[in-house]
Amino acid sequence: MEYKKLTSSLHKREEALLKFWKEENIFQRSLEQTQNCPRYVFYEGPPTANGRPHIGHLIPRVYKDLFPRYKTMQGFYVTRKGGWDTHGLPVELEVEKEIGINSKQEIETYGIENFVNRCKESVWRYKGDWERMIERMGFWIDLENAYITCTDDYIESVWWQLAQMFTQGLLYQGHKVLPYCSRCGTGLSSHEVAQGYKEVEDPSLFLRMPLVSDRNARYNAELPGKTSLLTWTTTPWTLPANIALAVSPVATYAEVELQGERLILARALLGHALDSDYTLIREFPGSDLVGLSYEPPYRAIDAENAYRVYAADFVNIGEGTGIVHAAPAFGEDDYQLGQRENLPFFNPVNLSGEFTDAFPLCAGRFVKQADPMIIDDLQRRGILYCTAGYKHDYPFCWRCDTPLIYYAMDSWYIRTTAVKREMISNNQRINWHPEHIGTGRLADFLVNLKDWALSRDRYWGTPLNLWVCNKCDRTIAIGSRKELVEQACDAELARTVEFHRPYIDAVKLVCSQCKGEMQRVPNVIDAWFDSGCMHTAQWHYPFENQEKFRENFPADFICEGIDQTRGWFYTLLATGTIIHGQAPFKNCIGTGLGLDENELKMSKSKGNVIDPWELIDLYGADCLRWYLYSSSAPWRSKRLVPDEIKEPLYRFLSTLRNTYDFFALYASIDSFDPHRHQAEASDLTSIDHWIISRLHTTINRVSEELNLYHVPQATEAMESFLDELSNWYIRSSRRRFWGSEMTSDKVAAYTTLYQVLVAFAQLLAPFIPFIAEEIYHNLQVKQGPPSVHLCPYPCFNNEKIDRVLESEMVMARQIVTLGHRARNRAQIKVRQPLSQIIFSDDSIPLRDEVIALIKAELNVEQIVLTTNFDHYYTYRAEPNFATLGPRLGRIAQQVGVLIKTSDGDQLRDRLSRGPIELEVEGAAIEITAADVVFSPVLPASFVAAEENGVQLLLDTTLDERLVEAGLVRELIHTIQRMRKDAGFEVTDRIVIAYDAEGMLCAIMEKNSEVICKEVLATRCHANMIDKYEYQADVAINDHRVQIRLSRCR
RNA sequence: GGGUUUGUAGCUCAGGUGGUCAGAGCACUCGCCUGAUAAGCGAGAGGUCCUUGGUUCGAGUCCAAGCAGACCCA
Repeated sequence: MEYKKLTSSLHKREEALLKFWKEENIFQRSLEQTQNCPRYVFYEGPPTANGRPHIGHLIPRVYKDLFPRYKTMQGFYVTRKGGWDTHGLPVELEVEKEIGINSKQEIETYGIENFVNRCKESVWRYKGDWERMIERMGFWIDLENAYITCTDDYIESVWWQLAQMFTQGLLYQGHKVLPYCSRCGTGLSSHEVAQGYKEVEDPSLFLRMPLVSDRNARYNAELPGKTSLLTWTTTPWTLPANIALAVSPVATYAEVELQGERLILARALLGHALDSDYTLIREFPGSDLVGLSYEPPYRAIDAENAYRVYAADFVNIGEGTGIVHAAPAFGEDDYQLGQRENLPFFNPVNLSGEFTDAFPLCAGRFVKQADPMIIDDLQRRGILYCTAGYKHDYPFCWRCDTPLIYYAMDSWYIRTTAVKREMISNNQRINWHPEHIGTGRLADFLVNLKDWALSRDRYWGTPLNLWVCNKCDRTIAIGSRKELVEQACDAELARTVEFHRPYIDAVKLVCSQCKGEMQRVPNVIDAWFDSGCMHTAQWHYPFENQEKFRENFPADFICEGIDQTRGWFYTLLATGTIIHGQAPFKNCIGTGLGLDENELKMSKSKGNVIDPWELIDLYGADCLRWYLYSSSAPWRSKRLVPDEIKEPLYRFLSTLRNTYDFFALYASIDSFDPHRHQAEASDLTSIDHWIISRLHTTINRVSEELNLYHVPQATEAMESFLDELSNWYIRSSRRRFWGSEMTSDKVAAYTTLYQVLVAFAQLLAPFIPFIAEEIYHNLQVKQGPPSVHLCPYPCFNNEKIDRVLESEMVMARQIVTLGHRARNRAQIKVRQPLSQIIFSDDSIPLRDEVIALIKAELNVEQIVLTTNFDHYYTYRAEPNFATLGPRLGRIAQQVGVLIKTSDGDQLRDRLSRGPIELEVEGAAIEITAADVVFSPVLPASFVAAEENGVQLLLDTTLDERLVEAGLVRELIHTIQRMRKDAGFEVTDRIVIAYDAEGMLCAIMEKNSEVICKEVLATRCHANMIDKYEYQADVAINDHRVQIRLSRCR
């Protein structure tokens, strides 16, 4: 049998396998063969195909591919229905750009039908790019049967869900202050606003609002007209709509005099707001100010309760002046204050964000552009006290980048606050990775939950399915086409109408109450609702696929960027809770973002985005995948630098390749056939059992970690295993593959390595599907499925695990490490055989085969395990004058000399049996063990190495026999090297001729048989041959030798 | 401004409940080994474990404040 080496070009490999998978329908077959198995449900978070796929999409997708593959191999049926998100503002914006328009009026002029048709085309602009990237990365997902949010079927399901909500009283119309994009002409939901915060510097204004009178207030201005409330704002354009001022009733305020005027502001902010010295006149609580009238910067309304000071708890005395300007048309707090105090409502800004004639100074100007004019005007009129720059985060429209304004308007809401408790409890049942998504960020959001602003005053979206009677104002929700047809004035139209605007707008209904005509509300809905409904709408449930829906709800697993917490994760949770009473997913991974090399978020505006194709082209899909899996936890943000990403190429993938190639090289030479050459169990050596044990330990670990969604831990286990396979198992087993006979030991080695490689390829398959597949193919597993991805995932077998053997091997590797260290210290190379090593840990008895392994690896003849190192050390005796001195006085010195010069070992031995007597100046002196300090001395022939409390001694004594053996080994090494340099094949037989100096010549002659066997030579003789293919003059341990090689024919 | 999160060698990251925890891999230098290997082995260099306080006999490890990055929310 011939085993192909792995394709060296990773592009060729990956492309060839993509072709194979496609031609053989491997993905479909993996689904077919599991269709009667238990379900593992995966939901695809739909991307929008009107934007190019970027690296940020790659990160979640590697996990979205890993777990379904893993579970499929484990014998679950994992449908992977793709999905496309198609509606919404982003699409409309693209189209507006394309046709060169920039407002809703222009869209109306262009024609809604034309516009919507352009949107439909635009939706698929980059579909091809997406499909190419998904395919090239080896992501298996069913794009042919993907759900598409803009089909009538999908919309019908969405309508059904909205109708459910309407029936439950959870859909209502409200007048609220919403973040509003004046360019797009629509309000935004809180999760959309969240996408667009940016730090900006706005003008911050301190303004004088002179007190007009002291009626109704406790506070009495001594100098009305000359005493002003100092107020603060960062949105000058809202000042024309000022209706009131708000103060904190509990904070302390102060009146101060400076430069001839009097100002009132929060005491805590005096230092912050005033730039010159002031005199404190008095202090009082904010409640004293309530009811005071003041002169507003622009007086627009004539009402008794306008332009007065009110108490409010939202007043922040951490910044500004503690006196807040309130414009009920432009701020949520302000609006609430207006409602509570029944203040007049004044809005001088139209829906395009421009001032109307109600504020002539800036009529026709966009509010943000009116700021400078207003500031100038205030300055001129002496109202402006001072200005400063103010840096803060301000929301911008997440798609068109227009600054949002808070604007009071009509909108439809989902009363999510009504199911808050259920959502909180459903959230707690979700297994979040990382946990803090659920307990931190989303939990906070749920605690402060607001109703979902659902409607959009736009064109391309799921139309809001509410019809209002022109006569009696009755509102109904239509939950299906059937209902639409039944209640339509024109049933035929209703039967065929496309559910999009403008077509659906033409469908009028008959009011069942008053027989009046019902007209649909003009809105479409938040596109987040579309994707949030996918758990149900992807199946066109409840109109079709009841069975499929039941089987696939809820999802076991979803995964998207962590920024989706309040996006898709939230919308799924909300719709799932309302419609089905539970969260639609059980496990969720939120992935971190891709950062650039300076750890900044990749974004188009910064120009620091990396094109995913750049990385795929450089390193291939396997490498990119392994990098993402192994570098850190999924939720950590990833610094994406090409140089870092290539690391697995060398560290892991090339080791894998070489490991397989080693097998392929020798198995081909020997025509190893796993079916013909079956090893008997008894032929397996300890190291075979060991690597199989390690394989099963690894299989166990990988499954355990994956079941907990711990990806880097799983890859780490496989990396360690590969290291042991390559650098310990194969390295120590190489000789077994070299012999020319097919011995039973060789069969055992092949069988073991073969089995391990097959299982390892299967273990790796969900992670790096390409190289795993090629290894599997090249191993030619007969009786196996045609693809590694159709194999069952390796199952760990406890019987294959031998913990004792594994710990013996851990110890063996430690001994080898220490042995190398000692050799290094002794400066004796490994090729020089040595007689023995002594190791200080005998807690684990090592079996002979393991001992043999250590011997071979360290090239020593004997290994001694003992805790008793005494007889390897000699001991030097030193007098302990601390005891001798006080006792002996003057003669202590002489005793000391005696002790020092005595044989330490003997002295130690005698003292260990009891006190001894010494004779000094004719007197007998008694010496005890306490009088002598023995320090161990290692004989010069030993070298020690130690680590973690264990020690190893290397005996470096060389005798003639060892020197000779060393020379033979050097000779073999030299000839092997020559073979390689000469470019001979490993199977070539050779003839050796040499010319060596006396001693070396004798040694070669004496050992010619051994040498021949090791280097595959048929003859080795001292007569120089004239015909040779390769020659070298070398010095071996200072002996000169000339060697000539030629191959046998 | 608030919440969440991260901050350990040049880079990527490990370091339950505080007591040899200052580590691994890559990169770098030197030596060794080599019938698979862009490999392997050994040694070396490289860090005030973000800063400052505190708790403690003892703190990357707990607490507080601050700094910096990220995410989310105002």
